[in-house]
This record gives sequence, structure tokens and C-alpha cells, in this order.
Amino acid sequence: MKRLEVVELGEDIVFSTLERLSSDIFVSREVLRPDYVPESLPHREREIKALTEHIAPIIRGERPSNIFIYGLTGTGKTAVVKYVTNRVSQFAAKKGLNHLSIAYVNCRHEDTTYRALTELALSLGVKVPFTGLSTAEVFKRFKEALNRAGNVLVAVLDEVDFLVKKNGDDLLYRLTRINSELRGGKVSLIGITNDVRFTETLDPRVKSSLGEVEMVFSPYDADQLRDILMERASRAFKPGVLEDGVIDYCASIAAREHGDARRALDLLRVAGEIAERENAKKVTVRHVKEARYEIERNMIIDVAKTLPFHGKLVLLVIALGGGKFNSTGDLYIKYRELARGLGAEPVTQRRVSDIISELDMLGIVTARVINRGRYGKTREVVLNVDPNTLIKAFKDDARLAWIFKNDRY
DNA sequence: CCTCCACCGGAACTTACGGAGT
DNA sequence: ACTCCGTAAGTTCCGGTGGAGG
Repeated sequence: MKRLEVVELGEDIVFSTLERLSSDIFVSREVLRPDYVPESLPHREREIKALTEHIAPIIRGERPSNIFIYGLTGTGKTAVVKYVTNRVSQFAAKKGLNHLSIAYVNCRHEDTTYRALTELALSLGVKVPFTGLSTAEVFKRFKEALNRAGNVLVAVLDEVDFLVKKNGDDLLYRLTRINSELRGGKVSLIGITNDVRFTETLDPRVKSSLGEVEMVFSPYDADQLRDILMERASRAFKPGVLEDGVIDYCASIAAREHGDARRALDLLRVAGEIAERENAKKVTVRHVKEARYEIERNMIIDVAKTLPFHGKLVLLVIALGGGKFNSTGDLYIKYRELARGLGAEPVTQRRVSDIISELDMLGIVTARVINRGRYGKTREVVLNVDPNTLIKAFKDDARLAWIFKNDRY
């Protein structure tokens, strides 16, 4: 193997940036990241205890009941489940028990039956190609692995609603029935969702099986959020860098937004990062205010950049059209002009209708169905975000560059 | 009270693609 | 080399619909 050559550095951008970022503010910003599982979860002791009791049979090699967990975003569902399952594994390891496995699947990322199954198989140490096989084949391999290992598998399906919305409850149905087909192993499910009406869309058989045990996580109030933030901040920040009131401010914002702890932690982290970039010695309330905008902007840019081509076009049309269209018909006409102007074949109105729904789902646009009686039924489309941010996000897209070069705007 | 607009939105199908098994 | 498979994006077809205007 070749060794990397060490390059002589003068005013190296990377080094000076790192130097600057090796922080007067943070001890560990990881602690504030959304996927970090803390060692203590304030105000969730009851849930932790309850969940542990439900899972406990696994220690004796029995199958825990299926559990369904519901709660708004940022109420600690994922954190609690991860925390408990981690600890259960640790406990088992300590006792020398090796008949249990835990699988965690985020169905927002693995949003197809195939991919979710792949993930489950992987947790049993079975590698499955990411494409090429039939779902039935993957399912078979998964089952064989379970039989071979004879394990009790706890499969955590986070944000299950995404999977079900796209692919139906087929996988859930098969997973709830799998135990009767298995000789060696057992499977129990933990489904997590923040969609209240999720279970309504389920096959009754799946519903009753998945909901053997149901848990509801209620939102945090401002005081609880403050406790959580204090706890994390003490680990994340250097002592004394948080100005008075910063934590309260973050907590109050998040409390207003249905007690979303993830939101509160994001605010705190980004505020810290802004302070750091400014070389400030303290994180102030102003930094938190700026963090709000930055988070919003990043979210917009992120979404805008990952949209499929025609999605971008539609969004751009909305942005350029003043952020509001009274009917999808108007929108479609403008869209078609723009597409033709770019030399691209426009997609059908039906497709644009779906694109609007997708944008709506992403929260970047609000589409309300409106009945104009004699004058038909349509959707009114309103942009929810700053058009300039969007336009900025699109500017460095090679395929769209033409619009900004030649045209009015 | 009925009609009929301008769409909505479900469902089945197509095409292009990357990849596995045999 | 050939067949089968899943995914993503899009198309085709079509039944459905709330309410202003007659």
C-alpha cells in the first residue's frame, strides 16, 4: 500500500478552517444531533419502564408482544426504543444470552418492502444484494436465517407509515404471520409512527396483531424541553458559553411547535455552529434566531436540490409566479411553457398533479382543493417558503441555468 | 333540484435501468 | 446469453365530485 504524501502547508484552507472549528464553543456537537441516543432521557422514565416490561419476555426466550407506538415528532419515541433495545442487548450480553437480536429499520429511508426486508436480513448477518432478487427470495433467506439462528428477533420499524403508504401493508402482514411458519426463531414487531390515522389504513388483521400493545408518547411542555436541553447542553457545550436565556428561548420555540425536542436540539446545535463561525465567545439568543432561518433555508435547499427534474420545474414555476396559483390548470400552462422553453418534453397534467401532492407532502407548498361550482374543482397552490431561497438553490443546476441567464428573472 | 365544469385521484400499464441467478 | 426482478418516473384511462348557476 502506498502512503499518502504529506503536503507542505502554508495558509491551507482546510487546516485553518479546522483550526477555527476546533471549537471554543463545543465539547461534542454529536450530542445534539437528532440520531444521538443519550444515556438518560428526562421525562420518559414511565415509557422506558413500560417498554422494558413489554420486551422483558425476550430474556426468557419468549416472544414479546407486538408493540405499536404513536407520538408526534420529537417526542422521544425513537430515542426510547433505541435506548431500551440497546440496554436489553447489553443486559443479554452480560448474562451470556445470545438468542436475541434487534433490528432497527427506518422506513422513511428503506421505504420499499424489498429494502426493509434487506435491512432485517442484515441484522441477522445475512447479506442480500440491493437489487436483482425477488422480494419472495429475500423473504425466504430472511426466514431461513431466523430458523438457523433460532433467535427471537425484535424488529423495530420506525416511521412505518412511510412504508405502508408506498407499498401497502403486505410486509407487515407477512411479518405478523411469520411466527406460524417458523420452527426455529420468532419475530416480534415494534412499529413507530407519528401519523394519528395510520392504523385506519391497515388491514384489520394486521391492525389487531401489530397493536397487541399500544403506547402513546405525548408532547413535551416547555419545562420538560428545558430539562432535556440542559441535560444535553451540559455535555455538548463548553462550560459557560451559553448565555442566559438561550435554553429557555429554544425550549419556548419548540414548545410552541408541538413540543418537538428534536427541533429544540437542532436550534441549539445550529445556534452553536453559527456562534462558532462568528468566532463568538458565547451563544446568544440572536444566534438562536438566526439558527431558525438557517435551518429553514437548509431544509428548502436540500429538498429543492434532490427533487426530480420536473419537480424542480414545477416548483420554479410556482416561485416565479409569485408563490401562488389559483388553479392547477394555470400552473400547468405556465409549467409547459417553461419546459418547452428549456427544450424539454413536458410531462402530463396528471403527473404534475402528483408532483404538487409530493411538494405538499414535503411541506414546501400547500395545496388546498377548492370547488368553484360551475367553474370546476381544482387545487389552490401556495408556496410556503421564501422564493428567493428556492431560486438560489436552483441557480447552480446546469439544466436550469438557461432560465436565469437569458430571461427576466 | 339538477347540471356540468375543471379538475381530482385511483389503478394499471410502460420504459429505462441496474443487477442477480442460471 | 437470457430471463427475471424491483424501482423510479411517467402515461393512459377513467370514474368521481362540490357547489355556482341555471
